[in-house]
Amino acid sequence: MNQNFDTISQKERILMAAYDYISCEGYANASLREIASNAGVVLSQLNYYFKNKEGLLIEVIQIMIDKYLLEVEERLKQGINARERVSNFIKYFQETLNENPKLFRLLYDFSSMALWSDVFGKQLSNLFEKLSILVEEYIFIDTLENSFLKNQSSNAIARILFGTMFGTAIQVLLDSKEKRLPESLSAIETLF
Amino acid sequence: MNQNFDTISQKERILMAAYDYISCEGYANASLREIASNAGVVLSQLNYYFKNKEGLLIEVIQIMIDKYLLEVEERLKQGINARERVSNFIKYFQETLNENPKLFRLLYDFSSMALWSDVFGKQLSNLFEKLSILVEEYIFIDTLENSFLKNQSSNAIARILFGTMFGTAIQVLLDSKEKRLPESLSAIETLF
DNA sequence: TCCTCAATAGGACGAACGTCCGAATTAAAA
DNA sequence: TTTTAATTCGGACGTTCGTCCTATTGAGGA
Repeated sequence: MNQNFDTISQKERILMAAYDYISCEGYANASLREIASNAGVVLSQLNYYFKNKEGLLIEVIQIMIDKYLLEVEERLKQGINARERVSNFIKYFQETLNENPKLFRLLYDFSSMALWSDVFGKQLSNLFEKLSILVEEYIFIDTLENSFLKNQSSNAIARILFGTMFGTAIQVLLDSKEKRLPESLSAIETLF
Repeated sequence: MNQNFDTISQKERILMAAYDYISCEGYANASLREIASNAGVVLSQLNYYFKNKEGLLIEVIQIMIDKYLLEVEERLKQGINARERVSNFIKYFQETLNENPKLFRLLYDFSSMALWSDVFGKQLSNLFEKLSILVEEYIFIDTLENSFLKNQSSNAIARILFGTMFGTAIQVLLDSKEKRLPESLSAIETLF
């Protein structure tokens, strides 16, 4: 009835295996059988815990989103002024792209699915919204008076800044010759 | 033997139907039967002309890429100086996002597939490369002396500029409340 | 007119998948 | 110890899909 340690570890093993497999092979190429096998669990357990494939993905993505937001906020907190926080924000993406590209791959894969599914779409908009609000609060509120961008909505600027990270990162993932591209992102800091 | 008008129209009908269906429903949700049906063609014709589903997608994407590059270059040609060309470049994305969002959806869908497939990956890197070279040639060559970005590779800047469009656009597609976000992109013009 | 080959058509095939069900097992509650 | 419910397990089901095969049609060249 209550979730003992084995149960928790069982469900979490499935989630971790799903995360690993999907972020390595893509959701479309990930079968429940393969995920179950990697988790050391029988196929029907996936339906028992998550009802169906969509339900499993929703939980996997939610974990990614929560982790993502937490890490970003932690970085934003550091830095004593807006410019330093922008710098930290950009550094976070540079480092993640380098050390944990699986996170980005999962995000891109999920983004394309979000275009065709209401459920996934709302989940991803929610991430984008929270992310932009974070950036807005920690960086762009009342700090744009002396900037080129003073006439723009601070939330719009936050979204565009994140969009720049997002759109640049996929070019790096797709082309190994562009490994040095993330460094150039630092040039953006000087704009604020 | 030779391609008469009926043949051309047959193959092109398939391509157009595939483009429409994939950009509306997504590649993963598009079955060859449905595409054939929409094209007014029998299923086996798709294998006859394109060998398999991957072959069909490759041709559809190549058409999109060629059209894309042509339109971008046409826009870049207009404008008498670098700043005007940046402005035109951004305007192109604003208009396309508004008038032809199917193009963006197809691009995002294809991007996620490119992450898991070598063939698609090379096709998309090629688009990104040509796009960045276009922007570089028309805008950033020898025009960065007076800019904040003078120490950066002009190709890197071109890629980041496009990345900004790319990453901003998906936020608009996913959230209908962000319809006014593209306007804010114009603020970027002032940075160069 | 006959021949040749590209084009069209319909259907069958097997594989892979998500889902579902009923039985067996476990462990906590009574 | 008995009971109850949650968990684990193995397997089957039906569907959908991409692919392939063969026959038929139609038009241009010899």
